[in-house]
Order: sequence, then structure tokens, then C-alpha cells
Amino acid sequence: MNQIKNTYKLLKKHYSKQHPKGWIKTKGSIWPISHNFDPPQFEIVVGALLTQNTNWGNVEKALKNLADANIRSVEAIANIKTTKLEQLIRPSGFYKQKAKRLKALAKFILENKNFTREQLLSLNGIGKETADSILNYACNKPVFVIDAYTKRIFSRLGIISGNEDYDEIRQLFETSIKKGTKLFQEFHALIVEHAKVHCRKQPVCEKCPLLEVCDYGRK
DNA sequence: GGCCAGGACACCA
DNA sequence: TGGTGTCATGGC
Repeated sequence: MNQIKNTYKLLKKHYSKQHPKGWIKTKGSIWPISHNFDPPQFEIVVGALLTQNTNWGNVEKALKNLADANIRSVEAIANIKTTKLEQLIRPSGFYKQKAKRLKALAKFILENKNFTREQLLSLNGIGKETADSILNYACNKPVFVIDAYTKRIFSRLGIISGNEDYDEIRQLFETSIKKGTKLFQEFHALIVEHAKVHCRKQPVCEKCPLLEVCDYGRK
């Protein structure tokens, strides 16, 4: 079995024990949503942009501010005054550029019911990770999201070097496991879950459920 | 008080 | 193509 597939199985086995009902599932989505956006998956889009280089807890604060102000729809974001949006999403950091980018993204979605990865990437502030998060979690497309957690964990495991091009790592993951939207979502969610518990400071901790695929120290 | 968090982009050599 | 600075808040 390849190392990536084996890692997935180990994560699934370990964390399904911690969360018998599965990973965080809210309203049918593996991505955490809880603020009644319209449509619900638009909360994923907003969260994907706001979480750029930011702690998720701060994103939660910004999402709550938006919900409390009844700014939950694509139209509302597209039409809100930029200065008002800046204040609402302020806790998520980089609020001035994020407000501008979020409004532009909302306007784009209003004008394009269906869109491609290339179209998303052409927007200011939407890079590969954010585009793939939107495509996978909000649009249910079979693309694998490569984020800082993925790179950190798999480079420490010795499975990637960490210096590879984004799309190279993405294709490696997409071809290593059975291609499927839900599987990609679950695997990435497990990586996030794992990263929050393990491998923050020290390279590998003793209780890491991935020790058997970890070649750290053996190189 | 310093470090870090689920990036992206402009600028420079 | 690769390295560096910038954007900024909040928790630990």
C-alpha cells in the first residue's frame, strides 16, 4: 500500500475512535458551518478566504459578526459598504485586503453560477489553496486541498520534501487515493484534525498515530 | 511580549 | 524561479 493511502487509513482509524460519529459534520458538510448563510455553502466560501494565514478561531469571530449583522448571502456581501465589511471581519486579520477580495469574490459568484479553477485563480486574493477549498468543500469537486498542515505533516513523515510545487503535491494525493470528492474532504479534514492535536512544536511526538509510517529519524 | 495561525501578492535580483 | 516584505488580529 502506498504511504499516503496508508496514512489516510491510520488517521481514519485513530480519529474515528475519538469521534465515533465521524469528523466535525455540520449540516451535511465536513467543513464546519454554523451561521445560517444563504446558500449554506457560501459560508464555506467566506471561511476559505478569511482563514488565509489566520487562526480559525478568529475566522469564527468574523463569521459570527457577519451573521449577527445579517450579512449572510452572496448579495449582501457583494453590496455591503467596504468599510462596514472591514469592521465586521476585522477579527480575522488582514481585514482591509480581505474585505476588498471578499466583495469581489461575491460579485464574481453572482455573475457566474458555475465557475472553473482557472476563473477563481484569476481573482485577486484567490490562490490555489483557497480555490481548491472552495471547489472541494463548497462545490463538491474532486480536488484535493494542499494546505500548510498537509505540507507540514507529510514532509515530517518524509513522504514529501515540502519543496514541491503545489500542483505536484495535489496530483500526488489525488492519484494516491481513490478519486472522490467525499474521500478528499474526509482525508483533508482528518489532516486538519491531526494537525491540531499533534506535530505542532516537536517534529514527531511519541503518541503520534502515524509513527508506523513516519521515517523521521531514520533518514 | 513574542510567536504563530488552514495565504496571496508585489517586488526584486 | 526563488527569496523577502507586507498585510493584522487574537490566543497562548
